[in-house]
Amino acid sequence: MATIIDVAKAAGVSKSTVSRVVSGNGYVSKESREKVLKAMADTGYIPNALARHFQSGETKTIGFLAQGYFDTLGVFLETFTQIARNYGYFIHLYFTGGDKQKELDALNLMKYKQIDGVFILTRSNDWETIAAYSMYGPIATWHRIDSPNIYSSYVDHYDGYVMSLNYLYDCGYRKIGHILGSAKNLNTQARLQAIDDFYREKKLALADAWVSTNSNFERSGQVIAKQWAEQDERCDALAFFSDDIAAQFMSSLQLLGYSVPDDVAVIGFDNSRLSELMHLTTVEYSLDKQAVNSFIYIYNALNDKKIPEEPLAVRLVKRLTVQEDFRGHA
Amino acid sequence: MATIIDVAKAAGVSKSTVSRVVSGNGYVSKESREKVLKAMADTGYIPNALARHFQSGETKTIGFLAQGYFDTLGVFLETFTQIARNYGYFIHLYFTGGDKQKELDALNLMKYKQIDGVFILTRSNDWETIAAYSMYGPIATWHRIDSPNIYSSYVDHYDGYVMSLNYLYDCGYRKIGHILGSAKNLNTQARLQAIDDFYREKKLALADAWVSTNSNFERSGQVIAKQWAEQDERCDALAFFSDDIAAQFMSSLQLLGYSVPDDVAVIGFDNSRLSELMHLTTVEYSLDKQAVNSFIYIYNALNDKKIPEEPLAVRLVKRLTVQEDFRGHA
DNA sequence: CTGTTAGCGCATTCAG
DNA sequence: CTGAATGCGCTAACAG
Repeated sequence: MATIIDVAKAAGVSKSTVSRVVSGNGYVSKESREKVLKAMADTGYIPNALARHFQSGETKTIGFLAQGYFDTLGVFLETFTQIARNYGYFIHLYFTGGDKQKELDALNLMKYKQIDGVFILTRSNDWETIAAYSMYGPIATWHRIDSPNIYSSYVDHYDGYVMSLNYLYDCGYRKIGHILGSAKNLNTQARLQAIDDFYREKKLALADAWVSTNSNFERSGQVIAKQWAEQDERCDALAFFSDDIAAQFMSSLQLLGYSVPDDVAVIGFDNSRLSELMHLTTVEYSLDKQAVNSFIYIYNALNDKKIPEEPLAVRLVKRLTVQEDFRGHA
Repeated sequence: MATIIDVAKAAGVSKSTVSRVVSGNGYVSKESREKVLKAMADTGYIPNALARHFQSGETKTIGFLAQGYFDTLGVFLETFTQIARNYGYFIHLYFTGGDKQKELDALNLMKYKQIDGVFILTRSNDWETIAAYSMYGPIATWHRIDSPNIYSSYVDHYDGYVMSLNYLYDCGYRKIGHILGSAKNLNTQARLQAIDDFYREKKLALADAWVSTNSNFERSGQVIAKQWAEQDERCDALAFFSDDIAAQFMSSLQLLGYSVPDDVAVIGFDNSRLSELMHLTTVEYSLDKQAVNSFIYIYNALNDKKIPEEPLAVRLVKRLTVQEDFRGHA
């Protein structure tokens, strides 16, 4: 394996000069540059990335942290990896499986100089605990949180949810059920607010509404299907905080002998690939741009740059799980 | 940031001794070890991974290469990442987007000492082209290929496919359509052989069978749905080489106004999460173990070990897209 | 514009 | 058992 010294000898210059042409830093005369270039080709020289990293103290690598695989992870991972490569960064992947210690281990890698920064897709520890690690490198997430030390490329779910509800209302639905995620989640709180405002504006009785929070566990779709089927007065429509859970719900409902949208309308959230396959009406909120913005934040922090972020937008994706001319069940 | 020298000073020993206790190589007296351990704790010493990598010439990182995201990737990635961590390796992720050059760039990282080995989930270049890079480090894939330089943790799809076909036959289906992947793929060839043997054994007229190869493009599920609907004499059942395409097919069929399994039975292959959600009868063939075996191969090659691989198995997963008592369409 | 020099932090000789 | 010395490959400061 040829090193910088071999090239220097072959070109008849010093290794500093070779280093200069390789890295592009500093002035090099045309003749020297050409001699070096030729010597590099002759010797088949390849800069040793390990040595460069060691020298610079940077790994040009960003950790991507998640508990485990789920549908949305794919989109995110793909976009994030893409943009990172464009800026010369690599992605190191970690699945914690929900293990707090493993998550901390991953965060610790910033201390150990194995990664330069971290993006968190799904976490296990408290945000406070995580935030403490920001002293070792930038941390970003797409979750909506409020911390001075963790960047959040969130989208306010309030607007998207109001959009969903108005759409259901305009289609004729009045008995709407709301399936929400973790009660502590800021987006859940935004949804709660949206529900409040919506019922007030439409002068509907909020007390009658079925609102289910913390439906973000493994099999919650199944559970909700069962609950819905056992209701005395069933909802006409269900608005979900996630396509994934909505898909589980529809899947389970089918087994119970009901069908969507004939027996109940369903609207999801995410516009995941799953939703496309299952014809699920949903809300798209530029996941990809959230990934981009998170990366840009990390990149800016690491390189002292100020690349601007991308604007985010919310959009309703109409498919087949909501009837546009619903006039009430017989 | 404390270095090995700081620890040495604090402990009153040389840095060699510190190195010895940290790495565990060589003899160190009990007293020295304790002094060092205390000094490490006092100074908050953390070995610099960059320096160690530089020193050893290893990155303890394996590249995971794919064109882009798809359902099965999730399972694979999760298992692969898991086992890698257990053996002290990290996963570097690359999406090529089908770009041949980007794939080569990723392979080149082995030369550049940025990764120690590579696992390929979906490729863009010819296997021959890829095999040339095995001189820089071990390469493994789950694809069924025959190359002395690339390890393959494949499962012979022959058995699984015969299992599918026999199941359909036993349920009463006679007009079976076969949707296969790339004609060059060895598994496709195994399926073709399975079809041949099956029709011969059951004394069915092979000439009548609908066999569609190269159905592995972006929207092939939609195309097949259309073709099926336009057939003069429609198949009773369709056997797919992949859950993903089968799911697309069912999804499209629904839009065309047909239903599964009433109008046509469908059997997939992979037992992906998607198949579970869509109640798709399918074949499971221990994807996770393929991931494990691929990693083990890479690990063994890198560390000159001989850890044994895991045995693979094939299993039919009965769900709702095949009627068990099918007696022919009216 | 270019060569010389001095480390980056660690593991590994080699003596003792 | 331990310390001193050496070098991995590269970059950056400095002096020309």
